[in-house]
Amino acid sequence: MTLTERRAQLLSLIIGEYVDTAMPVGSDAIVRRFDLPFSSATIRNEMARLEDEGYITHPHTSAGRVPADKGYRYYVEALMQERDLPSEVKQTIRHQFHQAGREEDEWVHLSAAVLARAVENAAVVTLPRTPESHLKRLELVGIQDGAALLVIVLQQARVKQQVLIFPEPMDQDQLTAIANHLNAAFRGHTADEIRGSQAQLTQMEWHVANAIREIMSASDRGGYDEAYLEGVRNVLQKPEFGTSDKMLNLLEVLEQRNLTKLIPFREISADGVTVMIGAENEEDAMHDYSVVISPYGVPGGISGAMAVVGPTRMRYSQTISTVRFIAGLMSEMLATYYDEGARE
Amino acid sequence: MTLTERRAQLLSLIIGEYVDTAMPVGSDAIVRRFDLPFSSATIRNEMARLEDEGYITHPHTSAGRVPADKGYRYYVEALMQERDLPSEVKQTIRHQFHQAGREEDEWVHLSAAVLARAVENAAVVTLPRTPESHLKRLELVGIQDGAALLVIVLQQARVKQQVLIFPEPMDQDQLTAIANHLNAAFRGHTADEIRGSQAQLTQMEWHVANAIREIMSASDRGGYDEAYLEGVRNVLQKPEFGTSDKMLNLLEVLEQRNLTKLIPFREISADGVTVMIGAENEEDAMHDYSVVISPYGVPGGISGAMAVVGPTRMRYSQTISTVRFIAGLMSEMLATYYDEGARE
DNA sequence: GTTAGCACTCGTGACTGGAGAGTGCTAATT
DNA sequence: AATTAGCACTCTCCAGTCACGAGTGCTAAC
Repeated sequence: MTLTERRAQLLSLIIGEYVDTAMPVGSDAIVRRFDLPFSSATIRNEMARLEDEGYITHPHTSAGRVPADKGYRYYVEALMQERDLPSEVKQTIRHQFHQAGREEDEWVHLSAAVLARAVENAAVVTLPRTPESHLKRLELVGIQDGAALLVIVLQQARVKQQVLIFPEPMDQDQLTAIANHLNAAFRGHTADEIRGSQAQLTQMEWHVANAIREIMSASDRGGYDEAYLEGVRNVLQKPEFGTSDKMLNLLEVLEQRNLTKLIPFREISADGVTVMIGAENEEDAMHDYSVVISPYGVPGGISGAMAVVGPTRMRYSQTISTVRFIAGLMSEMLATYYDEGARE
Repeated sequence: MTLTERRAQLLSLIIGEYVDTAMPVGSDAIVRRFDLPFSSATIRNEMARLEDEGYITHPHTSAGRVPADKGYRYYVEALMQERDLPSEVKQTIRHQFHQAGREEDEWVHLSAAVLARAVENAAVVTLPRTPESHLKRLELVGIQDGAALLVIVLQQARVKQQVLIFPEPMDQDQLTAIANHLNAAFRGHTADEIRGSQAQLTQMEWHVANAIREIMSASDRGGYDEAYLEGVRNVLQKPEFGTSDKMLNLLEVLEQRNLTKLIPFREISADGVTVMIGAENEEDAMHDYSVVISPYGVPGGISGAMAVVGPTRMRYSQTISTVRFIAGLMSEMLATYYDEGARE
């Protein structure tokens, strides 16, 4: 299934040209553009073969060739050389990154924006999650007679909060007592463990413990649910969207925030960047798009995923390098703050 | 500057028809559609007068009439009757609302989505903010030798968090001691007050207090900065976007999350819904859109703003009612959890 | 294996003419 | 004085036609 040297070269040129111009590339054009030592007729023959084998196609008889999914796939697999990002680009990205804010949400959001800008496509970054959360500390702060704010800290610096309504008025001392007791009882425990020993609590404590358990389970289940999407406009600006209904189709898919369903995070190979091209995507609506995905974080520990979404006509090499680089940065940041030693 | 009864009626019909169909409305069409007791010629005369006075326009000679900004303005001001939402609609909205989640962010986000769906346009809802935040409680949780998670609770159940790096290793006891001391010293204080008495602290305490002060100031300054935007697709689907560059223009404006600059939140009259029509918007890019804005929350206390953005061709009456209703719901929710009594 | 040559195919853009919708004006009607 | 019928006029929209150019695929010669 491997191509002759010359055909591979040609495929590479076609892809390069098409990615740049978004226009079908003709035999003549390519010969002139690259000063090939063959005539356009030869190229036509070669193109015909490439087409037979499914690497490129024809929008219609008298148009040039356009890479097919299989062509891109071959390119990504065998032809493309992934080169390191130029160091000034890296520098720029690092710089944008270090403006990251205080809160986790904020810098995940920022990373999506940075990635989207760098690759000129849409980017999705999920919040990182931990395999199973352990309670680290909880706090109850009264805000009204029958209501208190429950703040819980999970390991690896995740903070969750919820307003809790009590069936009867509680003062701050009572709340503090409950918090102290629960802190002592449940420190380091998982949701399941809490469920196990919940029975021995007073009614009020039980009420609080229940809320904690629910929040923790939701967080464990939740995982990739929440993700930031940025740069939709980058994609929509591309020339393939001459007609506006295509834009709407894509928007329809992307705007339902349920990105996780859309983008095959489960395909992520633990160790690097994965590329899904066109029809390789499960979702029908994504058949004209490619997705470049990478996990980030500490393997086996806190981790998340990030992806770039764009038309199949995409600068794969550059995109892959960028995703790899930014995923690396994110991993570093996570490791710095929340490394395994901090699990306690 | 007031119109004759008949002309006002006519304007109303034209707007109604145009809002429904998105097509210029002709004299003949309107006579037949509504069985008017006049001939189309009479209507034409009246239309000509309305046009002279700037209430409607002409895309070109032989097209029907289209309402102008001034026409919409007159309609909103004088013609439109704002009727209460049908109770089943209210019910649906209430229902969607009560699925709101645990965290403040989450239900602000949800409200934007609900609003966008209800009015079939884009919706922006800012996070609510308080006039000046008071510290309620702080917590330090060690996560690594030289790092701790600082969690602070402000009044009205706002929780902020940040990872803090210490110049030297600290154990949990030291952290707890610092937290206790600062809790005692600063409870109920504002950022400025903290700055005032910061001098008397130990070095480590000072470090922590500084971080707190910064977070609080940022929160006080921040305010409307953060907002949720939903339903862009609703707008883009409208027939006025036959051509895709108009879509991109709008997206360009909306996607820069800096919604606050875009939408004149400062125009909000404290007590109700404000409408900005077409060129009344400051931003040039918004000259073809209308914005319906309302504050929500507790006047003088915690509050935010919400807005609907859509083409000037908009169901003003329904939109205004919906915004009013949802703003009311949000206010209720805020009041329930965080009313003045909870200020402590 | 490569190339020149050529007929053929399609999409694109410019131009045309007719149909339809709507206007604005004038003169007649109420 | 207000309303209406009538009509010429304007402009968009659409379908059809045409020529052009880019590109292909095939054949025959190198």
